[in-house]
Amino acid sequence: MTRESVLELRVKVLSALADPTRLELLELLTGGERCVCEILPAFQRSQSTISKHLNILYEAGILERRIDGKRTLYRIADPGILDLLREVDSLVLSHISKLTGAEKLLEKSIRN
Amino acid sequence: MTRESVLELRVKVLSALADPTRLELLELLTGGERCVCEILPAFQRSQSTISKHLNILYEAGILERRIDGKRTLYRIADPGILDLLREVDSLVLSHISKLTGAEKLLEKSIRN
DNA sequence: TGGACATATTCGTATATAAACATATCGTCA
DNA sequence: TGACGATATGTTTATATACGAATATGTCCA
Repeated sequence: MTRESVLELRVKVLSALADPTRLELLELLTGGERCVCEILPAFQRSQSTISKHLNILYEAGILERRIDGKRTLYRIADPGILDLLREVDSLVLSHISKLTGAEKLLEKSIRN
Repeated sequence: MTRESVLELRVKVLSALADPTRLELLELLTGGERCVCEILPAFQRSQSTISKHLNILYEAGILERRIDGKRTLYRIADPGILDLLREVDSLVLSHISKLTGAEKLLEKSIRN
C-alpha cells in the first residue's frame, strides 16, 4: 500500500516542523491561504529557499496547495497541526519554567 | 533570562523528536522509568549512540533523569509529550487516508 | 507568438547530524 | 585503593540539509 512506514511518516512530519523558517511559514498561514508572492516579502530568504521550505511542508502533508493562474496558493492542511504546535509551546513553556525555577533555587542557595 | 528564544526551543523540541531511534526510545519509556542498562538491549545500536540520543531528549526537556548508584534512570518529563505524539499520529493517519483516497479515485478513473 | 511574471527545480557548497570506536568519569565493592 | 560495571564524552567519517544563484516550467497578455 503505502511505501513509507508509519514511523518514517512520523519522522517526516516532525522533521518538516523542526525548522525555524518553516515554523514561521506556518504562523503566517495561520491567517489563511496565501500565495507565494504574498509570503516572500515577509521573509529575508531567497525565492528558491522559500519555495523549497513550502514544498517540504507540502510533502509532509502539513500544507495543501492549489494553483490559480500563475499563482500557487498554500494553506494549512489540517487544523490539528495548530493543536500540535500548541502542545509544543506548552512543553517549551513548562520546560522553561522548570529551568528558571531551578535558577531561583540556585540563586537562593548562593545568597544564603 | 533564558538564552534561547522560544522559537529556538520549539525547534529544539521538534528536532529532538524527529528521529526514528528517539521516537522508539520514547515508546519504550511510555512503560515508565528505565535505566540505560535496560534500554540498551532493546536497540541494535552502540551504547554511545543510545546515550547520545537520550541526552538529546534530555537537553530538549523531553526526558528527565536521575542517578541511582551506578545506574542512570530516564523517564518522560511531561505526559503532554504523549499527547503531542498522538497528534502527530493522527496527522499522519489522516494524511495517509487522503493519499489512499486519491489512489482509489485514480484507479477508478483509469478503469473507466 | 513573444515576453513578462510566478513558481519550481537543479547545482554547488557549507554546515549539521548520526554512527561507531575509543576513552574518560563515576560509583561500588573486594 | 584498585579493578570492574555503568554511563557519558571526544573523535572521525559518512550522509543529510539549508542556502542562494542560475535555470527551467508554466501562465497570461499585448
